[in-house]
Amino acid sequence: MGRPPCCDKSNVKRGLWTAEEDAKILAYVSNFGIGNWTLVPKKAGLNRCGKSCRLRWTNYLRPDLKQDSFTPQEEELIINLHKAIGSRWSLIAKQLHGRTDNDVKNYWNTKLRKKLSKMGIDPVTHKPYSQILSDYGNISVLLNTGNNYQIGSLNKNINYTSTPKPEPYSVLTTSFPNTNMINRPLEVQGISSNENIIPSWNFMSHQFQQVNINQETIQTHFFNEATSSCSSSSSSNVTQLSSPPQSYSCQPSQVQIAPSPSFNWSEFLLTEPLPFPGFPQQQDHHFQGVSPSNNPSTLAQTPQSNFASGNECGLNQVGHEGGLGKFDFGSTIGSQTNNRLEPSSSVSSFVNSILDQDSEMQPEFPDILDESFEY
DNA sequence: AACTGAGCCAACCGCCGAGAC
DNA sequence: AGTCTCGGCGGTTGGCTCAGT
Repeated sequence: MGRPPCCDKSNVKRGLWTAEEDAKILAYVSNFGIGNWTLVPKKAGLNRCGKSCRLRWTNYLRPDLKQDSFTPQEEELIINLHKAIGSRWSLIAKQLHGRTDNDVKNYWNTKLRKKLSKMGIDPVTHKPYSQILSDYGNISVLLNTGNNYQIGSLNKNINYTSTPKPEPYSVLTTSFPNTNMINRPLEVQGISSNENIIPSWNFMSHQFQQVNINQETIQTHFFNEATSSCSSSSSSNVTQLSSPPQSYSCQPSQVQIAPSPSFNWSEFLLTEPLPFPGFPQQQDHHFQGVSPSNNPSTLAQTPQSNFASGNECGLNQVGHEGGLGKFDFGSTIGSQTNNRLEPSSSVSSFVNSILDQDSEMQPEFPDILDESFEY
């Protein structure tokens, strides 16, 4: 049985809201608060669908909404979060005080996606196009030669014993503060290459361990995220994250991971510092769940602090200041004073490093990199 | 001035999970 | 267990604005 419509659409007004209608919603909410939205049209004297009233309130009339344009810091946060969790706009929006999921989604679709594309970054995978091309070449090599091969000329010291895993590594790989790290031997990165796993996977394992997040849980859900995002970007992904199946198998020969049944992205994002170098420590009420005092720093002598020291791309993680997840954009973005930051250069510098890498790759893949691509 | 296309964003659509019954 | 209602979510669309011709 299909779900009946929430209202008689033929008899309700649609389209843009008038100031008068807005006033009615505001008056209703101020008198009765937020409750059963299906009753709102009737009680407020509106000829609108209750769902439409709710959307109007949440996306436009809510008093805590920001009306000004997105800041560079918000941009960077959106990019990082999209990199990590994909198009979970509501979760991303929860990290941006005063922004709605609709705001974030629109901003991504109209600005950030194009911006990344122009910078040579695939907005879906967050990989440089050149890396996608090289990965594509590597996959072709794999298909032709079987397992245990070497990745072209860029990853000469990395042996792969399984087929490349999909998305989370691209997602997580982009968390490297410097794309050069991706292509360096694991030993150089301070990570043992004895483990036969994808380097970035290995790297993220270290990261998550260091930030006291249940590693198994995170890996599972990143992995789950990846498998779902590879096939579809449907909204059911959230469900999968919240209620994962009992086991996974990326490839028939690969390890199965038993997921934690209680993982919740929202809780994770709201209560744990994000494992991104450069993730900002909000200075107001956004990150009340992340308290420097209740999270003794475990970052000071960690691989990622090594990354921070060698960071050239601007996604620095610095300024631990005794607190877990205490990141400071100010040192990389510019002069941060109080809550207001100077315009960011970190994204562009990150991209610049990628473009530099492309230049280095140019002699190796002249035919490929000279081509332009449309996505 | 008129037309066109791109950019933008508010609003809608349809699906889903949770919870009440 | 099945049905229904509600709110939440991500994807998509309609229409407005504006720059270019």
